[in-house]
Formats: sequence, structure tokens, C-alpha cells
Amino acid sequence: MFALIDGNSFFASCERVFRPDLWRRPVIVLSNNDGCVIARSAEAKEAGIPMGAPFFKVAGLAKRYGVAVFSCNYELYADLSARMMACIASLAPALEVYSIDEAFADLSGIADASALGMKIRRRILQWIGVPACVGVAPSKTLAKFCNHLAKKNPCFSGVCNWGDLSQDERLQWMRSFRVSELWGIGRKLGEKLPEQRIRTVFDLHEADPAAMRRRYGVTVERIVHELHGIPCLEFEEIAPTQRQILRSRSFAEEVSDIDEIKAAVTRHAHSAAAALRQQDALASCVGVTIHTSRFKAERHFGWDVSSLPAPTSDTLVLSAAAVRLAERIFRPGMKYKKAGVVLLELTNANAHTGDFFNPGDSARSRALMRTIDSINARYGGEAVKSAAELVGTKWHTRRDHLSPCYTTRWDELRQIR
DNA sequence: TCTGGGGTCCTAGGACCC
DNA sequence: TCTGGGGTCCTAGGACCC
Repeated sequence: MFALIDGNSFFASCERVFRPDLWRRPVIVLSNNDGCVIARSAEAKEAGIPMGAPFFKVAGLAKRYGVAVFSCNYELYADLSARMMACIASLAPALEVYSIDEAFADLSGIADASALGMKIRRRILQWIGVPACVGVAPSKTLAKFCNHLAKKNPCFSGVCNWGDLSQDERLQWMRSFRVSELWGIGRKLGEKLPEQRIRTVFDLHEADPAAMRRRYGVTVERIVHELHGIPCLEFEEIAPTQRQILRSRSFAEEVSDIDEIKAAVTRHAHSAAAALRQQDALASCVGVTIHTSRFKAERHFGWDVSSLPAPTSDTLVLSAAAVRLAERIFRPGMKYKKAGVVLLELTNANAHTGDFFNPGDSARSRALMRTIDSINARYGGEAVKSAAELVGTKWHTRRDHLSPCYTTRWDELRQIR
């Protein structure tokens, strides 16, 4: 049996943890650069604010309903997420962290899964302050579906166990949900399947797996099996190693100055390299993207990659390569809105065999990186950075509604008088 | 004026091997 | 000279997830 534990409106709930005055008010959280709505409390959904809407289009609506608006405070969400995962791990035998707000737990051998689900939910609410729902079922897809039921239907009190439902109830619930709401069915399939008279989750459950495979590929065939309780997706307690690391951000304002582009690219290279070292990996290849706005007539999507002489995790090597690429793809006179750095061809640092003529990172380089990482861990992610990053401010990310990092910065602790 | 960021998997087709 | 059968690797593009 699998359980899927999922924080409700997670980012919005995180913003409420230290703000009891917001417990009944509508809350929304915006994407980077205050671009789009990416999380909404139940009250904000009721007010009619759509998911993914550009903020400038719903700002009037938000004001009218007294919605509390927040810029994305990823540092806060990541810390509360880690606490939530630790809390689940204190009760569940094995955990697969699926995303920042969700985890699968392996409940094989648990006698009363519903009772455990209730306990997990209560503990997360009490220890972390975030409401969560639990779905329990013999496959991941059904666990997702049950979690969805628990979220939408108060009759489940936050925990829905497939095993507790009669066959009639199961079919009834499957008939009442559109196929497009199912995990693994996205926009395209959600449009294509109804053309073949597959409109509800029940219709897909009744479909012939072999025919589904022929028409839509192995992914849809697996979903059909999973709906019958035949697991096709494995429980992955140990996350597979990442294949690429990407850092990119939109700019607050358009940028035409190559030095500001280089400042942004340097920042992203620093951040990506830190993530690389965090997972004990080396990169053999680095790529850079610079984009003008998608919404303007005159456009340029610049992109190039270069191979490094030896696999490395040295920020200075990676950022120098990234800056060279940026210089190569930059077109004078274009107004850029976004830049990114991607690290590719990742390998495990501990399994790496050096090349006699190209030994890669020196002991001196590794010691320097360790020192930078430990200073940044203690004093904040950008305590040590390249002087190149000090150029300009247009490339910075807009974050006009940022909340304090209540749990990770001494000077932003909540004060109570 | 203002429109996010970070990932993975699958498939088809081409190039190449014996 | 031409052909059949079996295989791998790489890439681009599409689709999906949160």
C-alpha cells in the first residue's frame, strides 16, 4: 500500500504559519518576479482567482477581496517542507519525497493504514502548522486519486483509504471525476481522450490497456493498470541522481547591457554550482540561455553550450565558461528579460577517475569551494559571491511582497511582545 | 508597465555496428 | 554486387509533473 501525503495550498499555508491574522483571509503566492499566481488558499480560490493567472490581470480582484499577496519565499517553503518530511518520516516506515509539498510513504505491512494516515495528518498540523491530506491505495495513481478525493470532500476528514471503500463507491467516485484531473493526464491527453469517449476516470478504468498503449503510448497503459490497483510505478526511496541542474530567472526590467547579463549569468552559475556540490557531482558541460520577452515582437532566444576540459564543480571555472558563452550569444541592442545557466553531463564526484593530462579540480580549488559553501551555509546563500554580480540592478528579481524567513534567519525571527 | 522556474520520461528517426 | 536480421546510441520534440 502507498500513502500520498500532500500539504494543502502549501505555499499559501506556509505564509500563514506565523501569521494567525491570515488564517481566514484569502492568501495568494506569486511566482518569481511577481509574475503569476502559483498558490491560492481556499478563500482565494472562492474569490475566483485562477491558478497561473498573471498577477497584473488579477490585482484588481485581489484588492477587492482583501487578498494577502506574497512574493515567492522559497527559503521559507523549503525549510518548512524539510520539517514536514521529517515529521512524516517519524511515523511512516519508508518515504519518497516526491515534490516540495508531497511525499509517498510505503505502508506495506501496516495493519490500520487509515489510522496511521489520521495520525500523520494530525502531527503535521500540530508540529508544522500546515494542513495536509492523505490518500491510501495499492498504486501511486490511486493514492493520488484518493488524496484528491480527500481534499475535495470533507466527508473523508482529510484521509481517504481506497481499501475502506466498497466497489460501488469506488466506481461512483471514478465516474464523478474528469479524466483530465488524473495524475499523468495533462492538457493534450485531457483533450484527446474525450474525443474517444473517454471522459471520466471510470471511462479510462474500463479501457483496454493494449489499445491505450497502441494509441497513446506506454504511459497511458500504465495508468489504466494502476487504476485497477496493479502498481506499475515503483516506490523510490532513494532519489535517482539528477541529470541536469538549471538556474534561470526573469529580470525586473529589460536589460541591454552585456555587463548586467554577465552579472546575472555569474549569479546563476554560483547557485547551480553550489547545488552541484551539494549532491557530490561534477559537470562536464555548461549551457547558457538569454531571452528577450516572449510577449514582444522583436525576439531573440540565445542558447549555446560548451564542453569543459575536465569535469568540475568549481564555481569559478563554471562561471567563467558561462560568461564566455553569454558574450558569444549576446546581441547588442536587444532587450533581454531572462538569463539562465544549465549544468549538463553530470557525474558522481566520488566515482570520477581523473585524466593524467587534465586532472580537473585541484585540492586547492576543492578547499576553496568547501570554505565558500560553509560560509554561505552559515551566513546566507549569497554571503560570498563574485564581484561581477555587483554590476547593475535591473537584472534582479522583483519581489515586492516578500515575507520574512521566519525559520532560517536570526534577524527575521518572529517577535512577540 | 506587469506574463515563473525546475525537472523527467517516452518516442521516432537517423546513424552506425556486426 | 546485393541483401536480411539484429542491435545500440544519440537527438529532437512532445508530453507530463510540481
